[in-house]
Amino acid sequence: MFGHQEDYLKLIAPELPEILLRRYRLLRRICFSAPVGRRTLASCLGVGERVLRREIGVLRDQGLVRVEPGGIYPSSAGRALVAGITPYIKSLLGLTSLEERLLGLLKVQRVTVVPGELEEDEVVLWEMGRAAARVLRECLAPGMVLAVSGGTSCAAVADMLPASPGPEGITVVPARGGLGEIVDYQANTIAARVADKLQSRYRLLHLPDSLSQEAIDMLLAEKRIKEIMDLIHSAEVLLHGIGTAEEMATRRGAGEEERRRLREKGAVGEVFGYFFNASGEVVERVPSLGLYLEDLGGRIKNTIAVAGGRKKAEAIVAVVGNHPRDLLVLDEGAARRILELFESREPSSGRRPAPVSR
Amino acid sequence: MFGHQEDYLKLIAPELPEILLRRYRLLRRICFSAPVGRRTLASCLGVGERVLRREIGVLRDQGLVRVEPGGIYPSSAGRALVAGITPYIKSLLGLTSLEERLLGLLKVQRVTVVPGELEEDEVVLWEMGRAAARVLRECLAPGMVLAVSGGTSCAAVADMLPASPGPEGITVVPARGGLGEIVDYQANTIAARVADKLQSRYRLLHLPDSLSQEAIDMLLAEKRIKEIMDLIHSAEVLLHGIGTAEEMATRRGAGEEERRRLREKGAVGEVFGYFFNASGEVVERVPSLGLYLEDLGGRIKNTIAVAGGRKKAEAIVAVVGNHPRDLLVLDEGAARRILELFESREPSSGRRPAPVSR
DNA sequence: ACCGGGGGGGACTTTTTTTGACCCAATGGG
DNA sequence: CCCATTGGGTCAAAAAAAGTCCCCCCCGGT
Repeated sequence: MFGHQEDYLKLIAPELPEILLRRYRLLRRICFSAPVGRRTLASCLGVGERVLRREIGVLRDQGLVRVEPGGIYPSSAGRALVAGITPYIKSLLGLTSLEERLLGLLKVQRVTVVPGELEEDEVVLWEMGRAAARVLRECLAPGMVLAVSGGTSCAAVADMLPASPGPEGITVVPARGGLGEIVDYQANTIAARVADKLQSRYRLLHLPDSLSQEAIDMLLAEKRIKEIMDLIHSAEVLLHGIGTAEEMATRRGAGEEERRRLREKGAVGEVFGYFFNASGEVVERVPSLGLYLEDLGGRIKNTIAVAGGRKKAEAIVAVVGNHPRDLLVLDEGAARRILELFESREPSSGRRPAPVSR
Repeated sequence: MFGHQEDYLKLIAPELPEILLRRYRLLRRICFSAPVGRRTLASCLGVGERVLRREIGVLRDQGLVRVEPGGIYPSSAGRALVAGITPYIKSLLGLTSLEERLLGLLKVQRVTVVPGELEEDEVVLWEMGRAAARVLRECLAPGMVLAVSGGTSCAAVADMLPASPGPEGITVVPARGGLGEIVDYQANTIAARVADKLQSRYRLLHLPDSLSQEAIDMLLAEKRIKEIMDLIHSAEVLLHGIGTAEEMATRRGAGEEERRRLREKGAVGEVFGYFFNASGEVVERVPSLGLYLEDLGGRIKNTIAVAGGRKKAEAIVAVVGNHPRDLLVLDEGAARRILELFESREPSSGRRPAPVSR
């Protein structure tokens, strides 16, 4: 009954989405990167300076932003608006119904689609992080162990997580050992930052991610390592990003030969060391210490997957789904692309579409 | 929680109400008086022909209207839209909160405010009629007697009442004998039309409205008259318009002397022969056959008052209110004016403001 | 059969708004 | 102290909107 209000609006005022979206994106951007200047904003949003000036004028007159020498700041009303109007924007863009369709297609517990396209607008990443952070907080209960993986998406979650105490006795651990990457995007770093925000304990796994089996066995014999491993395996909530197979292979420094093998096996998606083909089967595994896929069936109550960008669509479909424990947070671009994948393959809505070459 | 959505919209897109209202009024107009031409519409809505043309273009592109040689017709989607979006428009214009404030000020059971100003746009009358018709239908129960008065407002209710059977055994009667007016606006005529729409019985009172006491006594002795009178007195629902004292006095052909007396007594409102001062007291009564004010306290379950136009505001306040049985349907113009009356008199929100000279 | 009034659509000019491209003084961080 | 960046101002070009016609058509009454 109430979902039709937006349709009515779009019918009688078809220019509304354009106005609304433009202004919403602008205000959102201001909120995220204040103080910010006109020219910066204009180049970010891809509009002329003069146009932006008019828009800013409107927002200023409405008391949504303060314009000062030094830049443009959001007012408290502006911040409140951007938070409060998001569900509205979502339903106006059809994201609410998009969420429902994905819920049915992927058969997960919950889907959150964030407006925008991550590859075009970095703000979308933060917004995704904020959405995932909200979901994460809802999952936490006293005494739980939370495992987090690395990547920019998870880093964004840590960034956007409000700094207010979580439930009692939370312990945050990395899902796996560190990748040889920028420290900000390592699981360890993110675990620590999440724990900091939640004001909870954390334990780290200061180890390289990719190891030989002997090294692993040896390390497992260590008492301190064993302790942390037990902690990791007792995790009840898992927060992880999703990588495309190629990108992750490259990032791990895989050689040409290894990448060719992955391609031949049809790997499209990756989650903490596991490579999945389009049918959701594991085709390769980077040996390391940390959470194993098998553990997901056990204690894990919820896995929160965060990913965005059209190019991640296939990876997302490969990795997530068919698990009522899965909570998926993604951006509009990936969401629409996933829908395309399903539609182009099987109009009869079976899960697991084969990969589509782009 | 949800009432803030419109405020958000107005904040971030302050030009929205203008666009929306213009288009809503246009579409509503088309619905009510199709087929209709550009020029007619333009003069009605007070906009240039060219702008109207653009608006029509938008509505056409949205599939809300059909544009044919012969005029502009609403599509079924257009009709559905105009009906479905009305509550939205109301809350956007603040009419929903206006209704709540009037509810508190007048202490009636229910208030329905229709967007627009009756004196400027005749469509508002019809829309008011439609709203009142809906209220009326909700009041009816099997076997009830419904009394209706005369006037343009009640005539509009009869017009807009959908022609679908009402509850079983409804009987429609005029609240009073006929006024010496245009037949379309007489209580008898309206009673018959309402009954026709509801597919129910009706009984009429073919008598002049203003009579001497002897004549009344004589008529009451008549068996057939007595029957109808009993029926009228057993009415459980009453639908009536509200007149300003001056207008009604003039319409009844009162002389200068009589009108001066009414003025001196402070009469501002009129309902089927009773004149009320601003405090809601009866100051004059036109002797006639039909419903007496005293009857209202008895069997009457609901009285539906319909009135519109800024000039009716004082009359409405004088006549209606302080009765939990009262259902009020009015237009935006009258509603806002009533609020002004209360505010200008007693900020402490006591009922019954003294009359304000205009 | 035949007007004639009101219907939509097209075309043209005028006006207003929008937009792009500057420059300027001020401010704040390095 | 300096330089980069800020918001504000201005002005001309461009585009969009709006006002004003005229034309043709259809329908209905004569």
